[in-house]
Parts: sequence; structure tokens; C-alpha cells
Amino acid sequence: MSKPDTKHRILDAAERLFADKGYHNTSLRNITSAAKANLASVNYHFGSKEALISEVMDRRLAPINKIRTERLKAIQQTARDAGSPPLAEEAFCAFIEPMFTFRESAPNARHFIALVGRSLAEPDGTVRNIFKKQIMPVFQLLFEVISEALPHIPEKVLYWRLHFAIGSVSHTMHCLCSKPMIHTECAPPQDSTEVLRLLLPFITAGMEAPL
Amino acid sequence: MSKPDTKHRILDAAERLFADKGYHNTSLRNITSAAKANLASVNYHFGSKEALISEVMDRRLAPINKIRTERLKAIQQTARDAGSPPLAEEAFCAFIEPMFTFRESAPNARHFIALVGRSLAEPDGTVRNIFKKQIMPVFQLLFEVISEALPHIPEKVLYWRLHFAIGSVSHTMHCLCSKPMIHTECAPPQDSTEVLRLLLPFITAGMEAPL
DNA sequence: GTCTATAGATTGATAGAC
DNA sequence: GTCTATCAATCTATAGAC
Repeated sequence: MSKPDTKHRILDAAERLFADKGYHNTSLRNITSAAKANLASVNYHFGSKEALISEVMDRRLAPINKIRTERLKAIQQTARDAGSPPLAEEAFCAFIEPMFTFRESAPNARHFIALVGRSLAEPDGTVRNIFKKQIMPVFQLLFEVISEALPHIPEKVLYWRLHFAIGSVSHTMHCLCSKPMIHTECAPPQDSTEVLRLLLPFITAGMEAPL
Repeated sequence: MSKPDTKHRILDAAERLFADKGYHNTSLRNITSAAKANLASVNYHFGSKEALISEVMDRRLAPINKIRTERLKAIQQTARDAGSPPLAEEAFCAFIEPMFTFRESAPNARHFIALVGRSLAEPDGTVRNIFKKQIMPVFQLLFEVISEALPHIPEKVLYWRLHFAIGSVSHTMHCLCSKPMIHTECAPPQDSTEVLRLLLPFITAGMEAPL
């Protein structure tokens, strides 16, 4: 087990700094000095700052989204085989849990979670578009499964409720890494599992609310 | 009715640009050229870029938060007088509606809504802390009223649910101004009233979900 | 692959004339 | 209050030695 090479050290440092300080507020100098690498090495290994953030995002998102897609398709198939609609809560669990599981998988994984949680709120198109490209097919699939789970709710209402749910998930993701906003004394840093157990019923109840 | 003076033109331009491009990605030159003002005028009128964003936030947030506080206190008082708990949905309406009403009040108000919606997701402390300082007392009061509305739900659960609700609200606010994420064809730009009518039942159902 | 050195542009802030 | 001019620092990116 050799020590991580320059390219990986840069990716790790960029992931942490982009998450902590934001894309535009993080310079290549910040990254290379944190990674103990030379300033020129970023452009040698990645070509540009934009290509770097793109690789930072893709490296983690691709495997997570693969798991999400598999789980969502399995839920869809099982429901069709049984001839009964899938459960909305199961669908959301398939979407959220892989991200939370990843968070516990590595000591520094939480930085990436914060980065992703903020991506949809990024004012600049650079980061947001990279994220959108990766997440869009998963959102489409999630919407499909939710539609099957709640066929009595008009598509337009369902769309907005999914939108609200994504807001809850994003906000929770980027807050799980920094200080909570309010009542910090009754919300010490908890493990993701407990937060997931609280988040899923909230979302499910919101999705299934009477019209 | 004279044309707005330089200071106001700078505030308006800064509000729009900070919302569109983000704080760090907007330069003072961007702002002054949009405001048809001289570069040096920002430092003359405000002192620094940070003091400018601070005034951009405070100018709109202070009156909105005043209305929120009054409405929340009125709900609290009415419930106490009647000897019955307040309604969670009414409390959230008191919190959300003033922001949505403001959105329809002026042609360019929507920029500010996006700016606020993103504030909690700002990685940099500068913007986030300015916003926190303004919003914290309102959050505290909202939490109080919600606690009285749902006394059977443990405080810790209530805290997290409020956190999830704030995520939905923030995400909706900064998305109401740009393109929606998914299924754009079934979600054309709508007026805030309709979104509020969809958002309130979602949040209320989530807050009141069985344990 | 890693380094030094630097180009070329942009940043926030300020000094000083008017 | 508004302007020009500029400073000192910082930025991304690249050229070229090793």
C-alpha cells in the first residue's frame, strides 16, 4: 500500500476545499499547497480548474448513482411482478441511503456530501451543470417510481412535492458536515442512520399528504 | 419622484448580481458598471464589498422579518387566549408568506428571494453569517410556536423536522427564480401563491407525521 | 512528472484632482 | 460625491528546464 500519488492527493484536497470554501473561493494555490503538490501539477493532471471539479464530482457520484439506479429499478421490477404499486418510502430510501452509507465509508467522505448538498444551490453554472448531468437520469427514474407509488396524485403536484423533498435532502446533506443552524444543543453531530430514520417519514408524509 | 441615487442603484445592481452569480463570483466592477456608477463609489458609499452585501441583505430582510415576528406572536397570543394549541400550518404560513408576498411586490424582488434561498447553503461564512444574524430570532420564535402546536412530538424530532422544512423552503426560494430542475414542461414559472398552496400541506404533513 | 518562473488578466481598495 | 489612475495582491494557465 503505497502513499497516494499526486493526482489523488489533489483530488482529495480539492474535494475538501471546494466543499468548505466553495468553488470560486478556492484557488488552485489553496489546493496544491494543501495537497503538497506543485501549482503546475493541477493543469498537468487535469487541464483546468473546471476539469478538476468535474473529476472531483464524477469520481464519487458515478458509483453512488449506479447503486441508486439499481435499487430503484429493482423496486420497480418487484412491484410490477407483484402487480402492486411500490412504496414511496422505499423509493426515497433507495435514493438517499447510498449517499448516507458512503458518508460512513471513509473518514473524509463527509466533505463530498456537503459539496453535493450545495451543488443545486450553486449560483454559477459550472458546478451546477456538472452535478445536473450526473443526477438527472436518477431523478427521472425516481420520479417514475414515485408516480407509480402514488398514482392518485396529479403529476404536477407530485413534481412539486418531489422538488420540496429534494430541498430537504440537499439541505440536510450540506448541514450534516457543518454546525447545525438552530438549537444546536439538542442536535449534536449524529450518525447518518439516525438522520435517515427521521428524514424518510418526513418526506413520505409530505409526498402522501391529502390534496 | 427623482431617479434613484447612486447608492440605491448600487444596492439594486448588487442584489441582482449577487443572486445571479454568487458573492465571490461577482466583482465590484460588475456591480458598478451595471449600476452605471464609478468603481470607487462602492467604497465611498459602503466601505467594502462585505459591508455592501450586508446592507443588501438587511434592507429587505429587516422588514420581512418584522412582519413574520408580528404574525407569529399574534398566532401564539391567540392560541394562549383561546387555551388551545396553535396550528402548525398557520405558523409556517406566517413564516413563508411574507417572503412570497414580497416577491410579487416589486419587479426585481425575485432576485433577492434567490439570494436568501441560497444563503444557508453559502460555503463562505461572510454571507451565511450575515443571514444567520438576521434570521436566528425568527427561527427561534417559529420553533417555539411549532412546539406549542405539536406538543406530543419530542423536541429533538421536532428540531430535525423543522430543519427538513427549512430545506424545502430554501430550495424552493432559490429555484423560483431560475429554471426548475426536472420535468420543466409540467412546471412553468408559476406565481408564488400556487407554490405556497402546494408547499404548506407538504411541510405540515411532514411535521405531523406519526412517530 | 515535477519544478521555477512568469505571463496576462482581474481583483478589492485607495489617493488625490475636480 | 464623482471621477481617473493606480497600487499591491491574487488569480488561472503556460513555457521550458530538469
